Amino acid sequence: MKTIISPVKGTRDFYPEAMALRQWLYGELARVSRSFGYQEYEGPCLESLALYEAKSGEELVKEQAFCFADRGGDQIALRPELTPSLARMVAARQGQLPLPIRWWSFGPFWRYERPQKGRTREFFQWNVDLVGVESPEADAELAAVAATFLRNVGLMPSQVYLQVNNRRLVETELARLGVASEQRGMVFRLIDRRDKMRASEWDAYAAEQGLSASSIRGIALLLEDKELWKKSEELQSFFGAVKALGVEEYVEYDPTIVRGLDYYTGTVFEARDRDGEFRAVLGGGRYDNLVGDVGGDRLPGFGFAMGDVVIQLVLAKFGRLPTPRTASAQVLVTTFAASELNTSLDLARRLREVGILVEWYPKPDRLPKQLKYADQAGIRFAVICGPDEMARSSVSLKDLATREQIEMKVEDLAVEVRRRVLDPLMA
RNA sequence: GUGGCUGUAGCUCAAUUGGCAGAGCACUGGACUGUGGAUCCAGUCGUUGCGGGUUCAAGCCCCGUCAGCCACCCCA
Repeated sequence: MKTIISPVKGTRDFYPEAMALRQWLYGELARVSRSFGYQEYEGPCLESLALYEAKSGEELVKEQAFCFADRGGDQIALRPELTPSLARMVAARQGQLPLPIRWWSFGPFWRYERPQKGRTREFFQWNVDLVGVESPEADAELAAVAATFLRNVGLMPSQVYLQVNNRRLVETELARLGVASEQRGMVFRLIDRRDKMRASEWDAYAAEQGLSASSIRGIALLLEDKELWKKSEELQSFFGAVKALGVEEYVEYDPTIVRGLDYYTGTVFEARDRDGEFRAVLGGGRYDNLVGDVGGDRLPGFGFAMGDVVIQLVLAKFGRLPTPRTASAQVLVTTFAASELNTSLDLARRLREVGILVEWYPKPDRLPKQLKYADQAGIRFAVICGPDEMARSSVSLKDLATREQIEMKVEDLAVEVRRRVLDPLMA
């Protein structure tokens, strides 16, 4: 066996079928984003490593960033997330950009992690951010964008839903339990692990972290209190807005959701499948200070991101992955003889001139083989021009789906094909 | 970074205690010389991921290495 250079670990090849699926996903994201008035933007895939040192967590930069020195010796990173680029772009035009900013994006990101189910080193991510508004209703809009997407792609609330919490609420409750403020980060991580451990293990682990038995008991109670949100005016307003936005069946309070990232300050959410089979489908939250760390004035915002990998796993599980048509063309122009190659090229040109997608069969194989190729390529129509047709200055058009074949003058071909291709019953 | 499982034809997988590397699908050709998805027949396809070791003999056992998958960590 020949040795094929293997692809870079954690990357995926997008063969045409996979590419069609990615394009379908892109179309769905674009549709829902635009319907809420968000504008598409894009940042560079290369950024200086310093940008992430300013904005992102230690772990993300030191452990997960793909970075290298360029020829001039500057430290460059392949972007592991978009938010710092957004912050930079907003800061550079602060004062010029009318607020609020509603921007969305879908592009590639890289993280140097061990690939496994639902996680690759190169992935595509949908980012949606609302900057310059600080209100529970703004938070709810982002939840609605996410939920509407889930609904649009056919995922039911019984299958996938948003879990919501508020960090300010959690902090208040922790303070009431006597947890010191410098322990909060550790406790957030602890909360994050609650459902990954057995209760006894979790208790022991919590004690190891230096929490008192009464604090641990208090935290455990917090995590089971599904009514806790009523203590938060923010969350009360949030859920009211969610209802007005018509997505309440997708959105639930969940006291165990805190999110790992340090910069979240208020409401946070993530979407998961109800069975808990997969990792989070999407996640996001409110940040108080988007651009401060990159040199701008304080600007609050809310953003979430969704990777393309987990959502595809979830869609596949629930039978909601479409099978997009991957036909290379609408018409195949067959080639009868080596001496008639230009006849085929001329027919193909005539069809392209009226907007038909045309593929040309490049050599005079036996006709069955050419028709079989059209079949496999998903091409519905075949144009055939052999000696019989040529003697009459005509061509034959065969519909592979109905097996119907008609002969017509060469001049009439383009119009006839166009009529059939445009016919909705033919689609 | 830590641990587990798996690498055999283009694809999916067989191969008994170590004993001649096989099948289905796909592909190519033919039956059928200008009419496709069916059927039948025939044919091509391998340094068993790579390197070393044990053995008369290794796809199988041992060591290393690479790759893939899964879990931990973290996160989309």
